[in-house]
Amino acid sequence: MSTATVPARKSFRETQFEVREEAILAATNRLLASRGYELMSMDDIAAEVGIAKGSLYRHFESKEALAAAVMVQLLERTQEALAALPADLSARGKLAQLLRWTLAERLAGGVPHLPSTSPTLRDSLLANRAYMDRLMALSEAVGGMIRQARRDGHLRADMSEEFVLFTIYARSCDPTMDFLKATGSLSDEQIVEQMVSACFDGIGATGPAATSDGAKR
Amino acid sequence: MSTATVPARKSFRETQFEVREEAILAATNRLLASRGYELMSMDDIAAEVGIAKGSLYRHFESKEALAAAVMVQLLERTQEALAALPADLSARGKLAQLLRWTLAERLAGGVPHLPSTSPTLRDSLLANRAYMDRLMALSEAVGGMIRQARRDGHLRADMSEEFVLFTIYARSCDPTMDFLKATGSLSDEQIVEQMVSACFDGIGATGPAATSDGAKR
DNA sequence: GTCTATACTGAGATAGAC
DNA sequence: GTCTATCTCAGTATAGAC
Repeated sequence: MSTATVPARKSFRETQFEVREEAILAATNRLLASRGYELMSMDDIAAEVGIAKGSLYRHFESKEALAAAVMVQLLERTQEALAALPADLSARGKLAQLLRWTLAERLAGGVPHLPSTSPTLRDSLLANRAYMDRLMALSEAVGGMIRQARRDGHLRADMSEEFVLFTIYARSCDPTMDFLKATGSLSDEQIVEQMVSACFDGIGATGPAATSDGAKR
Repeated sequence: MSTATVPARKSFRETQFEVREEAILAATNRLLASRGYELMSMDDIAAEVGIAKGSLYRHFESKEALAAAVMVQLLERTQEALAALPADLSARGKLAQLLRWTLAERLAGGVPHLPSTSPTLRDSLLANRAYMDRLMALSEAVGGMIRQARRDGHLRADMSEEFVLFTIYARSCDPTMDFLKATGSLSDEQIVEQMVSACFDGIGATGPAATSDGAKR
C-alpha cells in the first residue's frame, strides 16, 4: 500500500516548514513593531530568523504579503482577547479591558506600527480579503460594544461611534507610550493604566475647580 | 570704490536664493506632512519646487539637514503661536488653545509626521543644536503652563507633568485625525474640537451613570 | 548657483545549483 | 525548499559643464 493511505499525519518536512513560517511571522512582528514597515528590510527578517533571504519568498510572495499576514495574526489575536473577556463586564468595562490588552501587548513588543503611510502597503491591505474580513469583523464587534456602552450612558453622547472607535484604535500606536517607556519613570502596568484613564477620563480635572477654564470659544 | 560700501541692500540673486530656499522648505514641509520622512525622496522635493535635485544640495547638505530645518521652522511657528495667546487666558485655556492651533495646522497640511523611527534622522536631530534648543525651550514653556494648570486644579493631580506633556504632543500625530478626515462626516473645526475635548475630558461619560463601569481591577 | 549626468548604495525580488 | 549569486530599480549624493 502507498503511504497515501495515512491521512492527516504531517511529514517532518511539512512540520519544519510550518515552524519556520511561524518564526518568520514572529520575527516580522518584532521588526514591524520596533521599526515600522519602511525601515524593516527583508534582509533584517532573514537575519533575525537565521535563513536566506531568498527562502522568505517561498513562504510569502512579497514584503507586503508578509506584513499583511502579520496584521491578520494581530487581528485574530485581538478577536481572541475580545472573546476571552468576562461576560459579566459592562460594555465600557470590556472596551477598557480590550484597550488594556492592546497596550500591554504593544509594550511587550507585539504590535506592529500601523501608521505606515506607504501607499503600496495600504492598497495591498485594502485588497487583501483575509485582512479586510477580519478588520471589519473586529470593527463590528467593537462597534457593538461602543453602541451598548452609549446606551448604558457610559460614553459621551456628543461623540459619534466612529470617533470613539478611531480614538481607541489610535491608542495602539500612540507615541506617548514610547516616550514614557523611554523615561523609565513608570512601570509597564502604570503606563497602561494612565493611558486607559487618559483615554476615557481625559487629562483635565473634573469638578468645580475645572469648570471655568476660559478655553471655550 | 567697491560695491562693499553699500551695506545691507541684498542683491537680486541673494533674494532669489532666499525665496527659493523658502520654497524648498515649504515643499518639504508638505511632503513630510503627507508621506513622512522615509517615503519622501529628494526627487519628490525637487519636482515639487521645480528645480534640479542637485541644486537642493546647495541649500542643504543632506536630506536629514533639510528635515531638521523644517522641524526648526515648526518649533518656531509653535513658539510664536504660544506667544500670541491672550494673556488673560488660564493656563489650561492656553494649553487647549495651543492644541487647537496645532491640530488646525495639521489639518491644513502643515505639520510633519514626527514618529519617524529612522535612527539616522533621530540621531541627526539629537545632534542638531538649533533643533534641540528650540525643542527644549518649547517644552519648558509648555511645562510651565502645565504646572500652573495643575496648581489651578485644572489638570488631574494623579498624572505627572511629563505624562501630560507627552499626551498633548502626541495629539499632533494622532491618526484619529486622518481617519476622521477620510470619512468626511465632520468639518475641520468639529474634528479639532472633538480631539481637544477627548484629550482633556476623555471619551467616557461623567456623572452618576458612569461611576460603576466594572473596568477597575 | 543651477543644470545634466553619474557614481554608489541599499533593498526587493528572481535564477539556478543542490 | 534552501542556499548563493545576481538582477533591477529607487534613492542619496556628487561631478562637471555652463
